Amino acid sequence: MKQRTATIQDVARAAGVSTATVSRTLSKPSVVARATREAVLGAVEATGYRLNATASNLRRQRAGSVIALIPNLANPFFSQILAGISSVLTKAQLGLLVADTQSGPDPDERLAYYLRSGQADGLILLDGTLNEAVLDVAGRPPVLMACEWMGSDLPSLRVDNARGVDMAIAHLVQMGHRKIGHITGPQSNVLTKARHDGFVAAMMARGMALHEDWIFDGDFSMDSGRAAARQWLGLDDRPTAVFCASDEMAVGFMGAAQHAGVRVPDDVSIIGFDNIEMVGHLTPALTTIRQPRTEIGVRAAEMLLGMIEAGALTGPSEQIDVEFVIRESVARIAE
Amino acid sequence: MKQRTATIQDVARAAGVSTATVSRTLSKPSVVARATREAVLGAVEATGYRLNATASNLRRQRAGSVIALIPNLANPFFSQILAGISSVLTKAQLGLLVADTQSGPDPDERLAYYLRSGQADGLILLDGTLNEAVLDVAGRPPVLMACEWMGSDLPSLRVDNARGVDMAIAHLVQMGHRKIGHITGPQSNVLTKARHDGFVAAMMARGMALHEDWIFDGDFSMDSGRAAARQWLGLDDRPTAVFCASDEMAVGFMGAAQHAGVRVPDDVSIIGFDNIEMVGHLTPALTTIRQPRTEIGVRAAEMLLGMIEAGALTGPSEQIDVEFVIRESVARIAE
DNA sequence: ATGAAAGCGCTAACAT
DNA sequence: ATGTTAGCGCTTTCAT
Repeated sequence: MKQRTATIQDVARAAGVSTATVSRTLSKPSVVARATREAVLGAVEATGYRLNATASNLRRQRAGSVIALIPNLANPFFSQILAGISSVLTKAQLGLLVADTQSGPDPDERLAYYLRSGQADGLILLDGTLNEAVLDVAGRPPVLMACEWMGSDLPSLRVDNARGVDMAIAHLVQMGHRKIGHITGPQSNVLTKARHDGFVAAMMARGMALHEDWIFDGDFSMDSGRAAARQWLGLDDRPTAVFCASDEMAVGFMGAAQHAGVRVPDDVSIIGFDNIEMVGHLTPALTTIRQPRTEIGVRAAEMLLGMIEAGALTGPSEQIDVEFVIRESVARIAE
Repeated sequence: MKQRTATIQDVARAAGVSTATVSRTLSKPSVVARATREAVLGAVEATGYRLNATASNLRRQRAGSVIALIPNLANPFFSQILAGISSVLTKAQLGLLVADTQSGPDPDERLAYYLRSGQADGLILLDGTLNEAVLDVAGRPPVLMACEWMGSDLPSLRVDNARGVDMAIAHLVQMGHRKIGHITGPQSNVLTKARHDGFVAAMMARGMALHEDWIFDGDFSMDSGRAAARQWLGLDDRPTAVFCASDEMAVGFMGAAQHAGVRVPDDVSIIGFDNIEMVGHLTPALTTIRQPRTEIGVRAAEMLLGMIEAGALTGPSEQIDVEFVIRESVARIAE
């Protein structure tokens, strides 16, 4: 029984008013007379009318949705951020489109496509590896960076990475560690740079030695943490503590170390970054730097919404604070 | 420099043809003369024209996107499925809208809304708690269930839960376990029922006792696994093995047990369900039942696409096989 | 092979 | 307070 869905015309006819009145009743109820309003609402009910979003969007010259560009959808780190974004957009009657930048051949190309496609009223960029030059598109919608980004002055929401790293190193030093290693993120990533720079700065500030052998190349994944552990195991002079640029790498490192019979934290202390949910359930529970992911999503969406409503391509930037969560993966070292 | 983006009219003018020809050139290039086609393509290039998806969709009476309804976006379990869905939809030129069913007040209401909204050409349901009656909507788009669902004959993609559970119990029995407990998912969930029923059937089939005390109520979360562990610790007669309806609960259970000084698997064996990435990095690595998540997403999207293209509300159902992954969290018990 | 023209369903001036 | 009307940008008959 395929019955064509009712249009605004059907409602207007049923209520004995014009389509304009129906439209008004639905968008600005206060401007129509009470009796009319009730008639229209009754007709809406009777006909089962639903606004056709496509037509409405076309007429209003908007897309009705926001796109979140995520480096890798399969990475659970982003799911909570998405949830935060979603909650804000839903209230604002905007859809949330998600797209994976790294899944196709050319990530920059994906971004360029979405900027021109008119499919979105705004973009939230969660991928710090994209090329900034791509943003130079005439008539593009507002874009909010919800990640570190090469010295750009685009509106952005950043996390205070340097401070997070500094707290971690300070804690390790206070616990007596002098030999501290670092597992980095992937090369091209801005987060990698921010955390690595923070690491170097924090170490220098405390007059600590930086060993090249103690910097392990990772890519944020558990597997790369595991690989780093193997490297660490092969070292003659091992750092007594390792600061990982992501919790996932910390999990991989810890698992591999434990499987090799190394005790954590007795034989090696570990600190992660992110505070993904599971690390509190590990044995030992991981000491890490917490990023408030839901809040990041919420603020990012709110900031973008502000730009959309203002019709502006620029807007303020913000920084979100991190929190140092001390659990059980760092041991005190005898001085 | 805000320059209005070019419309099909601009292209037509620049190429000296009608808008119809431009439209044809772009959608069915084979029906226009070669010379015309080249002129049009040149004009597209020159004007920087991009198809306005909203207008196109309105005219073609479609939405241009698919909605994935997810119980909880913050749950990383779904991110990989989304990635699979996204990869298929992108190729088909369809957007992926995601919505959280459990975030609002009334999940069924959300579903009902999307069914009527016309915002999507199809829906993929990943939430097994929704009320089937809600689907009875005239003129709704095709829906694919990518989860267990009350005895419905809607097109669906299911995972062979019963078989997965049976393999798990068979393994435990073979390893000498006779006292086996189970941590369930949330009450209303169909997955919970499927796995619990599978558990009961597998136990009965092997003539094993079912203790009420050994069934722990969970909700798939790590915290509920932790709570189950505390309950387990308080038991006089403890099961020697616990089958968890989700990996997350297994993680929570294992962490809490270990923190209480219980050795895994020596003192208690644990099996999970899902094979989320991290469980291979735990100590001990978790034995579990693998669900191919990316593949689930891919197949679900492909099946839905089939229905959309056929303009059908019904279609075939499929079952995806699971795989039993033996790692280190089950010990052999002396008979 | 191409063009003319009629809308898809809606909203927002503008007029009353 | 309400109605009239003119499109938003596109696709698709139906002619030619």
